[in-house]
Formats: sequence, structure tokens, C-alpha cells
Amino acid sequence: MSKPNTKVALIEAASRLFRLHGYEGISLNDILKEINIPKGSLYHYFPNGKEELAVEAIHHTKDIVLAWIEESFEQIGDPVKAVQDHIHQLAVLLKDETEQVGFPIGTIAAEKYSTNEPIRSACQTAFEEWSELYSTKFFEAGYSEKLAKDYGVFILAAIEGGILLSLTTKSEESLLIIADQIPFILSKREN
Amino acid sequence: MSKPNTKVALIEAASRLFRLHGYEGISLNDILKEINIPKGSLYHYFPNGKEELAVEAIHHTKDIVLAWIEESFEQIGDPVKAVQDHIHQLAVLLKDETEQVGFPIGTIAAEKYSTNEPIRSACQTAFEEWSELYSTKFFEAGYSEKLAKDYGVFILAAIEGGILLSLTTKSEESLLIIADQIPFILSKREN
DNA sequence: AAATAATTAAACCGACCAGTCTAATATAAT
DNA sequence: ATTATATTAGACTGGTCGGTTTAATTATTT
Repeated sequence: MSKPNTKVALIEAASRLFRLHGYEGISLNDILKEINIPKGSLYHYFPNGKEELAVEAIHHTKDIVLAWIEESFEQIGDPVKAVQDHIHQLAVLLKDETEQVGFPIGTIAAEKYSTNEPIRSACQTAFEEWSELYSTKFFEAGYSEKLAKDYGVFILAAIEGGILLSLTTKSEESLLIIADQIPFILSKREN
Repeated sequence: MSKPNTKVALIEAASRLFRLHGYEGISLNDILKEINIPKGSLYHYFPNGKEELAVEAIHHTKDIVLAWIEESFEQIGDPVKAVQDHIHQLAVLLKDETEQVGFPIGTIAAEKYSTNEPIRSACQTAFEEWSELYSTKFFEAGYSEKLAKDYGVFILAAIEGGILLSLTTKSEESLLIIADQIPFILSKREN
């Protein structure tokens, strides 16, 4: 039986709760209560408190999503169909409330982009790495460097917006419409 | 000299501050201090407090954006170019910090979609009316009903995501890439 | 001018916030 | 076994939160 890793438990709980309710919507006490850890432990592992925990939680969320995107591309060779498939998956995940996907990075980015530089920077890194992963896959599939880059940004924006619309309307419809449009949009043209 | 309209001043200030910092990021005292209005007045006009003020602020933000979208379509006949142009305008507005555009509706929707039904519902209405306005314009320009509807959702999602990316990265690049892609994406096909 | 209603004013409340502090306890190193 | 270090424990602090209350003032009506 391995020793319980308090620090990891804190990051995972913070990642999940910040995704669901944002930075200002969750208190340190909320996080601690959920996993039954005293406040002393939190400030032992994260001397800079809530901000430091949030930055690590953002990195953790980023890594989860990166692995999940990578998985879609590995299972499906055609990058267009891979993107379409994982937007589909996302629509299903969001509907299943036990998944507690929330709005990964989006809520905390929207809240703090103008008032907390370490958090903004962590969110920027997440968005950039996600976008670059899409771009890399399209470049590897023979799309031009410029087009691959632009598609990476465009796909990410459409997904982020689609998540926001689907969460707000409590319906997967928006994401499904976006998934349907994907094959018409991501053509291998040269401009 | 008309009497100062305290209620309108409150809604306008709340609209601006919620756009910039979200629901949890702005206190009632912040709003009141900015326009020098005592708390008693706020609870006179909004007996249900912060939530009621937020719902009216969301409706106000929705109307501002509706008028702004309408303006783009009136000035530019071609709906594709109108969309492209107003994403361009948005990129410029976001860069100009005096404009205080923030993330209209997005932040507050992301924060409260799961915990405050009146606010979620107000945000849903805003998204639906924006999306329907786009759809109407495309339908009027001869696009099929289905395609016009899907494009309305898709455009809104791409714009919302694009705003989030541009704010987070402190760069208009994301929105400009999206604007560039628009004419290739919004073709008048039949599916 | 008197009476009534609308609005302003700010002190005040309990709850909760992030963060601090000191001590107790468990674990590892010698 | 003893020392040193890492970790847990939670009471406590000053400040801010949304919201309440009561009184004073202003505007409207008669």
C-alpha cells in the first residue's frame, strides 16, 4: 500500500473544482474539505497559496487534455476525422455529469486574464500547447505549415466556444453542429 | 437637465465590470464605489441583490452586442464579408484597453452555468439571440435554412473561442486568424 | 402647504475568505 | 535510540463579502 500523495490529491481536486466553478467560485476550504486535508498541508506544499495551487492545477488539466487529444489522433489516422471524433466525444462527456469536465482552463482564463499574470501565463501555455498539437498533426498529414498553424488555432477556438455554448445551453447541440461542420472546413487547400 | 438615472447607471456599470472580471470577481461594493451610489439605492432598484442586477446587466450586454452585429450587416451587404469585418473590428476593440470589452457574457456564463439558473438562462438567451441574428442574415442572403442555422452556431462559437484566446494570449492574432479563415468556411453549399 | 411615496444614506450583521501560526506527530537518517 | 526533517493539524486573524435595517431626505401628489 503506497502512501497517500497529498500534493497530487490537492492538484487533482483543484483541477476538477476550478474547471467546474472557476477560480473565484471555489475556496481553499472547499478544496480541502472535499479530500479531507488540513490547511497546514496545503500551505506546506504550496507556500504561495491559492495562486500557486491554481497554476499547478492548470498545468495538470493541460496535460490531461493533451493526452486525450493525442489519443484521438492515434486511434484515427485521418486528422480531420480525428478532430471530428474528439469533438463528438467531448459532447458525450459534457452530457455525462459524472465526468465533471466543466470548462477546462476556459473559466479560469476568462476570470483572471487581466488581473493575475502567473495564472494568465499558465492558461496561455495550455492553449498554445493544445493548438500546436493540432497543428503538428495536420502538418504531419501533409498540410502546409501556414495552413496547419491556422487550423490549429481555429479548431481550438471553435472547441472552446462550443464547450461554452453547450454548457450554457445545457445541450450538446452546439458541439455536434461544430463537429458536423469540421470536414467541410478543414480542406487541404493551399492558402 | 434630466435627472440622473440611478438604475441605468447601475446596469451599465455592472455590465462593464462583469464583462471584465466575471460575477465572482466583482463585488457589489466595487460597482457602487465606481459610480458613487449607496448600497440602499441598489437594493431599492434590485431587491434581489447581486443576482438580479447581473441578470439585467447580461440583458444589457446582449442588446449592445446585437446592435453592433446588426450594424456590421447593414454596412456590408455580403454576409460573409460582414462577419469577417466584424471579427476584425472585435480584434481592434479588444486591443484598445479603453474600450473595456472584456469577454461579453462568456466569463459569467462559464462561472455560473451550473450553480445559478437565472444567470445561466439569461446567458443562454444572449447566445441564442446572437446566433439567430447571424442565421437570419445568412438565410436572407439565400443560404438554406439548415445551413444558415449551423453557420450561426459555428460563427458564434468561433468568435467566443477567439475572444478567449486573444484575451488570454494578450494578442489579436487568434481573432485575425479566425477572420482570415471565414471566407473559406462559409460557402453556400447545400449540406 | 401638507401628506405621501420614492429614493438616498450609511452603519451594521453574520458568514466566509485567504492566509498565519504554533504545536503535535510521523518518518527518515544517523 | 536519537536527532532531524517532513508532514499534519486546526484554531485564529484581519479583512471583505452580500445582504439588512432604520432613518433622513427628496420628489410627487393632493
